[in-house]
Amino acid sequence: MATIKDIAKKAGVSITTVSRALNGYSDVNEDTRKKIIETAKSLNYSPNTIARSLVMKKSRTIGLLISGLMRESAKDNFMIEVMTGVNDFASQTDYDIVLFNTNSSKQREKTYTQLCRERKVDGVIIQGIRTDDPYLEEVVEGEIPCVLVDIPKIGRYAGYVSSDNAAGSFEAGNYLAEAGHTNIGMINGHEYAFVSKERLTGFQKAMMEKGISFQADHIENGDFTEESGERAALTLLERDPAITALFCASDLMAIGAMNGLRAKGYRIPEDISIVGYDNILLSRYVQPSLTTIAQDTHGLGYEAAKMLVDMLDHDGKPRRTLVKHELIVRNSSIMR
Amino acid sequence: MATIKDIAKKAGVSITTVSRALNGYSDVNEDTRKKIIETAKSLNYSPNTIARSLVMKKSRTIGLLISGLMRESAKDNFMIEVMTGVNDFASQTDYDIVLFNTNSSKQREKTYTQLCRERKVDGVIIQGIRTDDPYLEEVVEGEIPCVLVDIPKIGRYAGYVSSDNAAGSFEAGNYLAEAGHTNIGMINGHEYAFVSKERLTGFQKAMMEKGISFQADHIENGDFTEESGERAALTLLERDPAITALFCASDLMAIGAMNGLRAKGYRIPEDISIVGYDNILLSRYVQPSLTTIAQDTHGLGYEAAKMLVDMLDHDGKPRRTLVKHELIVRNSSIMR
DNA sequence: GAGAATATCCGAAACGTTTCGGACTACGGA
DNA sequence: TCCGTAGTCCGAAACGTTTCGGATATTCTC
Repeated sequence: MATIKDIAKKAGVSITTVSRALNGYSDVNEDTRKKIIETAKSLNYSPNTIARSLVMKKSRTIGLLISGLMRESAKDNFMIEVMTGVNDFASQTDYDIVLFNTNSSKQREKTYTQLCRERKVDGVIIQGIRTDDPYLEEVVEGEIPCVLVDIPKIGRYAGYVSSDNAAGSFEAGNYLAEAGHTNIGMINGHEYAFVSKERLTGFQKAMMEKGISFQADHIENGDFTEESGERAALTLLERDPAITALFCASDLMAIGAMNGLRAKGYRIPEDISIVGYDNILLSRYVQPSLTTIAQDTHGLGYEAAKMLVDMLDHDGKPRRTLVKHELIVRNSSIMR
Repeated sequence: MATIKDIAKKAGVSITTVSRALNGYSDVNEDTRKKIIETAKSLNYSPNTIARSLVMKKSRTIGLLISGLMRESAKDNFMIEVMTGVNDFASQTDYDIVLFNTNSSKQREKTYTQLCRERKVDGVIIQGIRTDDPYLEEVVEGEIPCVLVDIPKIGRYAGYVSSDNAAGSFEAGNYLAEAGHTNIGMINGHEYAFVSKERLTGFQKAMMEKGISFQADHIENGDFTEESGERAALTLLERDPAITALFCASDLMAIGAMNGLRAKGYRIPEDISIVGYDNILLSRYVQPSLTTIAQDTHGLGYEAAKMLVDMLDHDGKPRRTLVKHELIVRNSSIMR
């Protein structure tokens, strides 16, 4: 592997000059620069980024910390789309992305900041972390530039991007109310997700404004999976068989709910209207197709990467970025 | 950031000793080792992998080169599942994964090997590259340990993993023939994918063995997208309206075909049976659910990572690994 | 008690860059 | 003639590790 030294020797100049020539500095004669570039090519030289990182203290990589990037998660396009968003922006820059493995037990000995510092990423994008994660504070308070996806926390070096979950849920609630539903249940995510809280308050607000009674016994928590959605739907309808609509904090749970209810003989949307959240790929293909709140998932990742690079390259301040959301009415919900 | 030097100074030993203590060498007294480890902790030390990589000439990272990891590709779970497979294996090791950005025009100036050498990955997993990619040979012939997904080429440092596409297609053909179909069309992928060739020959073989005539005019090429599947299906049925079954080289094309045909008034499966390939997530949810050849996509990535790490850590030889495949009969196909 | 083996430690080089500070030449102006 | 300046170039240190070869002190063997 040819190094800068080899070039220097072959071209008959010093190491310094080679470095400066290759990096476009002005104090090197154009002729020598030409010669250097040519010999570099002839030696099939490519720079050693590791050596460069060591002295520059910059690795030009950003870490992508996706907790739960596992086999099962392929169903949920959410994190995949976030990832492609990150990748799409990163490919416009010269940052590379390194995937952190966080699921293994081995990693749990190390805090996130340790992970980042060891791998010497310049910054990190974090997605899917739970609010009860012991290391969340550490990374928000820490010194490593970081942007969180769907976790509304801002620190000295930490910004976040999310959609307006409260507003989205508000729209969902509004829509159901205006469709004539007056007895509505909600299947929320677990309490350790920030989005759960926001989606609940947004929905509650809509109910209140529409003068619809909405009590705690009409809320059931799942964990964002299909099965939990099914379970929650059944307990809700057992508790109050007069429910005519269900708002679910994730599409996957909504799909689970649909399956569970249909198995019990309920017709959707005739008996029960279902509204989901996320607009995952499946929601369009499932039967009946799912009414849902779409968020710009790709944008989530894209904006996260953008903010991070801005912090890294232009000394940008960490901030809050919201991506747009939108109610998509399909066939799982109906006027009453 | 505390370095090994700081530890050495504080603990009153040499740099060498600190290094050897931390790395578990035997020629350091247990007491001093304890002291060193303690001071390391007290200084909140974490090793600088970059410096280590520089001297060891190993970065403990593997590159993941997925051409076309973009927004659109989220629909096709294929590469996502491959990726989680890679990630799942990697998380058992201490290798990290770096994602290479290959879609941008900027990158195209650089060959894959240049990319790899610059980023100093120890090895690379390549997926989704086309057979007409000018750099394919370079990487197969090259010196960088590499394993290809779904590209049957072996080199000095290059192995591959795929499923037996010919056998899978053979089964598909066999199944359709035994279901009583005698006039069958095929929608293949574009000619620049290895799998296309294999799937065609496997299917042809089945047709021949069953004594079914299968001519070139019953084959139409798409490019693995939904739209191309739709287009291909329509031309095939225009050309020969007596066709009763379609074998598609990808689920996405199969889904496109179903939509296109249904729009033209064909009933599926009553009028036309459809068989896909890949068993992507959607195939289970689409209506009617899709009969397809499942490959162990997750296994593809998992085995690729396994082979690569074996080559890297245990001097394993590059080889060929096949993952299993399986015919999954659902509701898009029917006995005649 | 001498020599050998063992246990424990350390100095210094090396990995491939970047960059600070200075050095040398040639040339113009006073 | 001398000085200042611009244009080019280079030596050497620095980044944070690992590791080779050796040094010293201690223990063992006969």
